[in-house]
Amino acid sequence: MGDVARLAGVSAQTVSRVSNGFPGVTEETRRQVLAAMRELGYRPNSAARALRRGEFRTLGVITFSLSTMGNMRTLDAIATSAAREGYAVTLLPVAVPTQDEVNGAFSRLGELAVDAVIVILETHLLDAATVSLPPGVPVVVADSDAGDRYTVVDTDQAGGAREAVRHLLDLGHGTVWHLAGPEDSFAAQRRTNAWRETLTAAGRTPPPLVRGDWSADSGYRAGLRLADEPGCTAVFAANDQMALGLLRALHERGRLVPEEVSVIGFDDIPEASSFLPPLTTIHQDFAEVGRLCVEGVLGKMRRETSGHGTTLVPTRLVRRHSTAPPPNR
Amino acid sequence: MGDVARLAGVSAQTVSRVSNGFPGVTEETRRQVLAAMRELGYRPNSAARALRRGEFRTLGVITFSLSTMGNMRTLDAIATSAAREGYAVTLLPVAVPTQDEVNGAFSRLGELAVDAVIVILETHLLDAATVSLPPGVPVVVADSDAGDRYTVVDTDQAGGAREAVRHLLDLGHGTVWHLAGPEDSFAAQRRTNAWRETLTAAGRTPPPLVRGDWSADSGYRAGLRLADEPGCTAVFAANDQMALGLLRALHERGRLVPEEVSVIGFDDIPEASSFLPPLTTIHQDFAEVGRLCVEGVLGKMRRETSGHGTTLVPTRLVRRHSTAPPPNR
DNA sequence: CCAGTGAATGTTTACGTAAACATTCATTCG
DNA sequence: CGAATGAATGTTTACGTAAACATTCACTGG
Repeated sequence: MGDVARLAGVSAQTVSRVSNGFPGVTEETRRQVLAAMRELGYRPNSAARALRRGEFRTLGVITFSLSTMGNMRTLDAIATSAAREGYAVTLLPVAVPTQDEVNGAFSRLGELAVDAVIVILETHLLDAATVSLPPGVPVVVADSDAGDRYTVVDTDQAGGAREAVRHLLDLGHGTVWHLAGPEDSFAAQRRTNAWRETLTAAGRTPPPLVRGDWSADSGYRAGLRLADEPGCTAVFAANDQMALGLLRALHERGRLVPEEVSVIGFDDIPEASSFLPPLTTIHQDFAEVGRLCVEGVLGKMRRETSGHGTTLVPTRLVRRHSTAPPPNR
Repeated sequence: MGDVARLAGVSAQTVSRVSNGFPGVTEETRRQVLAAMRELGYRPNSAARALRRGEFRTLGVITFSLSTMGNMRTLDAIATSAAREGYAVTLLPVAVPTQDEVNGAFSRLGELAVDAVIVILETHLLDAATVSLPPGVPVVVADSDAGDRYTVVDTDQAGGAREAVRHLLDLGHGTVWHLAGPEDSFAAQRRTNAWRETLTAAGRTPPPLVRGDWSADSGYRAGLRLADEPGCTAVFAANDQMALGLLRALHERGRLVPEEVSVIGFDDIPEASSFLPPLTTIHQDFAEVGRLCVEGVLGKMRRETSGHGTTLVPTRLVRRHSTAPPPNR
């Protein structure tokens, strides 16, 4: 900065003013400074800036390393929204979803150049971890409950699951089987609970729960079992990948979809419309979740908002061709 | 730091030594300093550290916002490898793949707290952009040619495509159709070129090219056309998503896979094994690409390596059930 | 027993920037 | 015509850290 100032024949402060677009600089002076900057290839040093200003203009995102599609898309939306606000996004990958790893990520975070944190993580791992967060750092949690302890932004998991089950009941199915996600996922839990409640509220008996691990393979294995259940005419899979595996298993067992068995997914991944048959599913607005996460932490940083609470992003039923009325008996 | 020093009854420099794990501090003193740190909730200020040390321990990654699966997985591997080396990863999303956007990302980068840059981007967009990169910042490019101008790490696209075509020819198919990716993608180009060359080298005539845009939908539309080609018994799709759409189109048109038509994909996405039928495809090692990218920039930063060149990560044929010998005529 | 040695710790300084305050100087107005 | 005004620019300082150098002091060997 000093070199630029010398070359332009001004003081360093004037260079600073130009570099920050502050008023009170003659057009003439500004041009000279800009010319000097270009000639010397000047770049403001962001470390010095951050030190001086006390902020990094950077958001940290903690998430699992080999994460799900949905998390990736949320991350993508976060990065885009943050960029629009002039913030960069720093990734804090957690290799394995264990408490130790999460604690490690949070303690690294303590030393990290970050103004706020967005967490995309299962709540139970979060509980013990947050203690090591530097106090005063705004946090928003995606994909979790804990609205009483943190600010949470999430898809309306329960609403979506309810919509899925209702759709199948409305088509005339006596009950709806459920291919659930892993036990330790809160999103999976909420979908499962909503499934059970909707069924019970409609006076139906929930069939035994079938559990997968989000992967298409686990959906396939579960599907093999479900194909042999004679009374099974409708299945609500907790995500599209498992629905894909389910579809394959039913096909291999000669069970027609949707004529004999209806299948509905959750997420609406881009490929869902190309499944065989095209999958009816619950659309999640990941972009909106990401946007609201960024809005949330920025609001906290500007002290506009405070306190906790949960913001729910609505889902949408996408009707395609994997659901139909049950076969006549 | 001063407060900690005062509380521990030592100088700030000793606090610094403890905080950096330097030798030459009595165990007794160290304990006292650590206790003071804990009591005051001291966190080293990373801006000041970066300013003092001249490095941020952060890698920048430039990539498209709504990116492909593969890019996401590469990013994931980069973040993991970087974390292992003590580096954080900052994302520089490019909203739209236009020259303007890329230029914008690069100029934001100039002010960003980043020691090196990994670019996951099509080369033609890169060419005009790099000029604005601060000189001396190590760059590694993934998923691109340009080995003469940058250090490049990439999947062996040509090798993979060759393997795919050979596999189909070995099964006895007279020729292989190709469902290509978008024209402006270099990965797609290389796969297409290798397809053509392998066919020509084997003395076969390449059928007309069918083009998609990586999406399952475009694969579906292309598949509708291919289903009506009487001579078409084998198709090499440039990625698994398009293969999925292709599978659906062929199914709808009553063309059996693999009995009548063989289909091979590229990528080996986790879902590929659950397609109908499970997809034979070319496995890409995204994790290795990411790892090598990080290794590349770190090597450059330590001045161990320099100059350009391309590192190719080998692919692997994964045989599943979407390919078979052609039907007897 | 004293000079010499080296480990432990302290002091000074600079990293690049921007806020706060100070100065200059042309203009305006009574 | 001189004081007052305010825009343009300059000077000083502090942000938190760590490298370089300085000091202290206990201990060793001659």
